[in-house]
Amino acid sequence: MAQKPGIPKGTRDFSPSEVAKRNYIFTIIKKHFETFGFQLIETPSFENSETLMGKYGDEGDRLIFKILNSGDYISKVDSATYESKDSNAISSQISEKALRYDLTVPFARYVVMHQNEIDFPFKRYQIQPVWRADRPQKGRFREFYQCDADVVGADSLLQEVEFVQLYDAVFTELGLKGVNIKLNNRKILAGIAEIIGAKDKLIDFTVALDKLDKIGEAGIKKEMLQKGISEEAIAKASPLFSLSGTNSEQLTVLKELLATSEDGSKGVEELRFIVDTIEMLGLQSAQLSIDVTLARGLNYYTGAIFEVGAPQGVKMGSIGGGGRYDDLTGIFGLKDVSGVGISFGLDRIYLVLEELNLFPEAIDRSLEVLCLNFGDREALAALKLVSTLRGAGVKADLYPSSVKINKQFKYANNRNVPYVILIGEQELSEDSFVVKDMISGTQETYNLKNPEAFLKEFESTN
RNA sequence: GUGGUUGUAGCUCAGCUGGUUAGAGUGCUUGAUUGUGGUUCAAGAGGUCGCCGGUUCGAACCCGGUCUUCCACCCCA
Repeated sequence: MAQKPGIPKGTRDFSPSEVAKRNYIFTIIKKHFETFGFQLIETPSFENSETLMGKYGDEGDRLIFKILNSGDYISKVDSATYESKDSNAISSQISEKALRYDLTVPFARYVVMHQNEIDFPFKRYQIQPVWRADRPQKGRFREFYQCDADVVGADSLLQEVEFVQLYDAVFTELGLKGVNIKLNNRKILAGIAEIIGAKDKLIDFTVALDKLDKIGEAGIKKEMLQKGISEEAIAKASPLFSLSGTNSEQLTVLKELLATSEDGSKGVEELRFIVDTIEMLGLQSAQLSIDVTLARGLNYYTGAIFEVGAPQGVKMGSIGGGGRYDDLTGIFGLKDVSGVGISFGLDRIYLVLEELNLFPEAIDRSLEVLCLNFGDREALAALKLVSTLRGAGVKADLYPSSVKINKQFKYANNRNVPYVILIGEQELSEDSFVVKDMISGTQETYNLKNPEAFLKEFESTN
């Protein structure tokens, strides 16, 4: 019995035109990564569980795909654990490998393992799929690609500045105007928590604060109260809830608010440096804005936090994110190596470009010239011409069988082929070929002995 | 992981309160056109109504389960 074909939830097949569009994005990202001096590495699709577990918080652990051990794994579980029906306890005994959840933690592991062969500062980029056992939604998959660029071994804030420029360069070339690069600093969040006397509630406080634009001021106050943050503390923090104005104005307010916090003041200084430097250098199409409610990746970011939002009017979560993590390699035993990096969410960028119709028209032009097949003798001459065209780098093909011309034309039309070449009995006897421009509908005759004439014409219009 | 939502022709979707033979547009095939596509006209093919079970004389429609889609949480690219 034939089984019904299907693919797992949250995964996708990519057909030719989708792959072409995805490659278009990859190529642009890659190009800019390389012009910024990043080197490509790859890491395994799965890691030892202990490398991944505990690095993304409890929530993250839940979303890690675990790989079952080989062999008769269940017999090796001790009876007490087996009887306990405790999923976590059992899974640690029947699974010791897991699919990669992001590219940053494997990179940290890589740096520690290869520390003796790396020249620091090390700028690497990596474009590979990652897996999350999440419940899918629009722009949210269980298998998706991340495009990461990170620098390790450089404390300078100039790195942060560079990453803002990198975001700007990529999105500008993609034609995605007006992306908003949001910038925050973990030290500012820590400083605020310190000032309001809720240092121990930093995570709860920032997670709530992060939802400001979603549930509003009243909503986050309520959530903070529920998490055990005092009303007094919330009142102290309230200037943040309505923080507005230019980056510079916001920094002035923050500086005052955080004057008595060493951490907080440092964060303000760092932000000011980045903002001022970018101001002097200028951006092509993106805008950089401070957003104190930004609180992503708190489990490891220690300094700058980046997030890129889709342009206004596009309903999509963030299309990129990143930040500085001073001690990520620390957990693998390498102290005092600072890292900072950003990530592009390829799959989401794809959806945004698609929605805004920003892919170049000719992107899925997989064939530029199609020779029609009029029969054995004609096809032979056509194949000779096709070889010449291919030699000149033209994507050319000969229709494989001499079916009705009508059908062959229809095929060319569906494949979006801009030029169709006809070599029939008459052309063959005259040693010529006819080129039909499928867009204008006009036809022109060339000599078979001089295909360069057509090539010249072709080059000039493409 | 929690709550909801969706699934009917290759694709986009109609389908009344449960009632005979499940429709449209588009695409496909054939012909008008045996050497000219994208427009037009005519004819034709194409369906386990997601899957499994239940209720009923009778189920695309009601009920349960399951898978899938999308949405809100959680979290995140």
